[in-house]
Amino acid sequence: MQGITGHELSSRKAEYLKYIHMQGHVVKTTDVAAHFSIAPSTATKALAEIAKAGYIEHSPYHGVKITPIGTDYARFLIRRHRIVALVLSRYGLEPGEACREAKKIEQCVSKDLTNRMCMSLGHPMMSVCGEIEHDHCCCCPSGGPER
Amino acid sequence: MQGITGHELSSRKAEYLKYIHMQGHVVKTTDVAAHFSIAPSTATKALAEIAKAGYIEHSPYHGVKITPIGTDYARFLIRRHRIVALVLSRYGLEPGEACREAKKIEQCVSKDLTNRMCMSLGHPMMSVCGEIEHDHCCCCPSGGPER
DNA sequence: GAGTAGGTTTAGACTCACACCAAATCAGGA
DNA sequence: TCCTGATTTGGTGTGAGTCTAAACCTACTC
Repeated sequence: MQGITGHELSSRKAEYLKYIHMQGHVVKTTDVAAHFSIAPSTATKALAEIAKAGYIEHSPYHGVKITPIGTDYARFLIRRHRIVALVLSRYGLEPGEACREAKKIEQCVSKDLTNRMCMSLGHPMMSVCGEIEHDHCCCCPSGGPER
Repeated sequence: MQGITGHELSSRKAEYLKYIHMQGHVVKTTDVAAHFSIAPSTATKALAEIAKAGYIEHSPYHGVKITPIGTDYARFLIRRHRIVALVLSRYGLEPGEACREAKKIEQCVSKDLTNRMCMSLGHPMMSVCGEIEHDHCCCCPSGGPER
């Protein structure tokens, strides 16, 4: 997780990885295709590329499983999303809006900036769309918010 | 300016338009090419597309001139940049950093979100990288901050 | 155990944005 | 008028994402 910049995967692939992570089990090509309304062949290709990057393991015809590295990355993606959403909510956006707008912006936010905002916010535990986990947060190497 | 969403031009073309606006006079293809370190032919093509969208007027072999619509749009782009930078500066980023990070993020920020942040910040007159103009700000239809 | 239905992958192609090079074209000064 | 340098045109390439059609595999049924 130390090496993450936040730009390893394109925003689209990051979405796919987040989805796989959140399923918590082996995910089929069809699941991804259905969830994102894309053709199965498109999903296959994207999954192959994410696998090549090491974030998932792909057993042809049987689905994909997230790797430890993929899990770390997905957790970062989710943490980034929630921090960005939290920031937006401080500018008058309702939780739903903040979450939606965060989806559009987060892909441009580096890990470094995420950590800066996180720190400035005092390592909040809660965002507008879920909990924020800090256990693998590089700004809190000891396994939790510094505080 | 009412119709602006903030996504009319790709981020690259928006940069070109901003540059043209800031020059304040007729700009040559070569100027754009040199400033952005691209081939003149690339600049010609981009300029032709921006012209087709109505933001500049292109006199072949003589350069481009920004239109009133282009001016409105460029002013919005600059205002958006400065508001995003100002927001970032509130999370511990130095002016220079805030400005650099804003460059990466601003393209994903809609006009609507820009206005929300602007309003929430109390229509600030100053950002970390220049003044913020509100005279054509749609949240201040009367020609200036409501206040 | 063979056949088959349906999920999955492969192969080829398209679009869009951006970029380049080479060749053709134009404008303005000598 | 001619020529040089700026500009445009035309053709290509890359990368990301998408699709269709065809090939392929798995697992279930009989």
